[in-house]
Amino acid sequence: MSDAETSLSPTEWEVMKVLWDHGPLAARDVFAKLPPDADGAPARGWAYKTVKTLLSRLVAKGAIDYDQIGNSYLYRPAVDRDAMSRQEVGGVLERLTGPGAVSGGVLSSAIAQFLGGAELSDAEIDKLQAILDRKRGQTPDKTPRKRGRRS
Amino acid sequence: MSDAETSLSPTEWEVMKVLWDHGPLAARDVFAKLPPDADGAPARGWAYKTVKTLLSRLVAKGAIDYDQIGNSYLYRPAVDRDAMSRQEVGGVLERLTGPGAVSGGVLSSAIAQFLGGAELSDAEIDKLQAILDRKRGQTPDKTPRKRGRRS
DNA sequence: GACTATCGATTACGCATGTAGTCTTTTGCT
DNA sequence: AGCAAAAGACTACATGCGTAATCGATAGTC
Repeated sequence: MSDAETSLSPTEWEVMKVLWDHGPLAARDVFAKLPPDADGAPARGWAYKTVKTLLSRLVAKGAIDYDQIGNSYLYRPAVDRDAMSRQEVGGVLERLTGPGAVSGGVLSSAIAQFLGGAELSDAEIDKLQAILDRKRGQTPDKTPRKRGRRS
Repeated sequence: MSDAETSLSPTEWEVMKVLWDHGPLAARDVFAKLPPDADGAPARGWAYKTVKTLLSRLVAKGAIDYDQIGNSYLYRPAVDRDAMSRQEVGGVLERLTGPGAVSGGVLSSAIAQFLGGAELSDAEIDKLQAILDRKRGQTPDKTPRKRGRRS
């Protein structure tokens, strides 16, 4: 179980974030909680109907679920946010490199960009550095190119 | 110049990678260099025509350029791979968090996944750790949530 | 009890994408 | 010179996505 197949579009992510952040909500409230867009328009600038459509599609693809309350629905996430994030990130990884994890150079500059744009607490930084430490030394030797530094 | 607007679809990335990796190529050769897909089918399982279409679309969106050699074209990348990667990564970042770089927890677990899947040289690791070090201490206090660990 | 504000369901529609096929021209071979 | 092979151009078509509007049922209001 657990559709490993679900994938979210950018707009769908927007809706999911609202549901993940603020528990179960009715369509109205999802709409209300949507952040303003760049131009300051509320609800990302979408019409209420648009949100309804997105909610329906999310139900259809199994990303959210609902309980009927009276005549309306109370929507709640049906997929794990972390799992979705991992999948998303994994997807980019694959697009950028290839089916088998490739070239550091290309990747690390992307990751650097990633890190630069992120707001991280010291604790998070610790965690990430620990991961990096663990990777250190496992240098892939498959690219005997311009080594120079080492040991 | 330099369309900051170009964005590549997954299949388009596949073609771009071939062009970035092996210099200018004719359609035939791009086709030939495409990696086999999961099922072992060559050229990612695409028909040659499909590759032609992708090349045309890439030319149309300015991602590649070509020189005419006799009756055929020699295609070459017209956009920077790193820039594309950064854009791609930036996009995920935004989808996962929000327009303004948000919550560490969600983000860092995604980044962790990113790092876990990457093959990095020690030099790259150094670079990334340096970036992290620089971020350390600039802890955003906006999330006075469940702190608990630390000094 | 009648009318209106909502709700969810269904339909719409243009653009992007994945995946090709057909058409026309060019060119290389014989 | 003639013809088949190959190249690029144009066309095709289903699906997904962004962005809604319309439609029929319901429920709350006066």
